Amino acid sequence: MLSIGTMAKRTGSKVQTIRYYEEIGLMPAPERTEGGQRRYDQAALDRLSFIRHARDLGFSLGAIRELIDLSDTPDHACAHIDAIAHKQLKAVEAKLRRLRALQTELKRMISECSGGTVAECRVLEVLRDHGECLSDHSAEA
Amino acid sequence: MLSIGTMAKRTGSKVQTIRYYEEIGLMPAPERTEGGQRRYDQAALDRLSFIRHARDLGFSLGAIRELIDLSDTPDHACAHIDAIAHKQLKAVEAKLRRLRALQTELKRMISECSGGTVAECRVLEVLRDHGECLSDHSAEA
DNA sequence: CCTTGAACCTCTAGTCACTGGAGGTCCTAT
DNA sequence: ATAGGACCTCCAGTGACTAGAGGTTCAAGG
Repeated sequence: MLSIGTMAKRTGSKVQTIRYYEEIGLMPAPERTEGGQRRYDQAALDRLSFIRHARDLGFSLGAIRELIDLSDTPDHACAHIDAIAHKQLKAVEAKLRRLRALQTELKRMISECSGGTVAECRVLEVLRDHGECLSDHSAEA
Repeated sequence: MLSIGTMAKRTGSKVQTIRYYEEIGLMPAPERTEGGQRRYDQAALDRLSFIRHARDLGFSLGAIRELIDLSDTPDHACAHIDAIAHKQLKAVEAKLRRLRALQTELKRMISECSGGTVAECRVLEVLRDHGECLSDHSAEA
C-alpha cells in the first residue's frame, strides 16, 4: 500500500496534483487509513503514471480520460473503441511527424555546432509543413 | 500584410491567443495601421505557426522561447546553443519513444477491433517503461 | 462618396490544469 | 511517549489561454 508521497515520487508528480486528479474524478478515490490518509495500489500507480506521461506528450485531460476509458471498459461497443482509437492514433501520428522533424533539425544544429559554426537555425521552418492536425485539444467530440 | 484574423485562421489559433503572445513578449509587437490594427508579415506567421505546433507537442512557452531564441540569435555562443539544443533534443527523443509505444498499442487495438473482439486494452501499461524524462516542463534552467 | 457589418481594438473576467501555503492532524522511528 | 516528517483540508495564485462587453476601423456594395 503506497502513500500519496510515494506515488508522487514514483511518477514525478506533485502530491497536490494527485489530489487534484482525484477531485476531478480522473483518479479513483483510494482507500484511507483509520486516520484518513490515502493508500494506493499498483493499479493506481500505473494509472497515474500513464496520465503524467500523456500530459507530457501534450494530451488534454479530456483526451486522457478517453484513452483511460478504453482500458477501463473493455466491454464497450467495438465501434466506439475503434472511433476513439482511430482519432487518438491520428493525433499521435501527427505529433510523431512533427517531433521527428524537430529532432532532425536539432541534431543538425548540434553537429554543425561541434564543427565550430552554426550557420543558421531552422527550427521554426522545420515544423511548417507537417501540421494539418492542430487544435485537436478538445477530445470530447 | 496579414490581419490578426488571417494569422489566426492560418495557424489554427485564436485571435486572443495571438494578442496574449504579444503581451508576454513571445510574439514581437507588429506594425499597426493608421487606425491601430495589427498587420503581420510572413516571419510573424512562421513564428506563430511554430509556437502553436510546439505547444501541441507539449512544450511549455518557456521551452519554446528557448527554441525560438536559437533562431533569433544565430550569433550566440556555440556552447550555449549546444546546451539548449541537446536538452531539447533529449526531451524530443523521450517524447518520440513514448509516442511510438502509444501508436503501436492503438494500432493493435484497432486491428483486433476489426476482427470483432478487443481482448484488452494496454494503453496504460504501454507507457510504463519509456519514461525516465518526466517533468522537464521547466526549461529555464 | 457613403454606409454597414464583419473584423478589429482594449479591458476585464473566467477556465483548465495545476502549484503553493496556512493551519492543523497522523504515523512511525527512537 | 514524543518529535518531526508526511499527511489532511481549504483557499489563493500561476500559466496559458478563452470569452464577453463595449466601442472603433476597414473594405465591399450601393
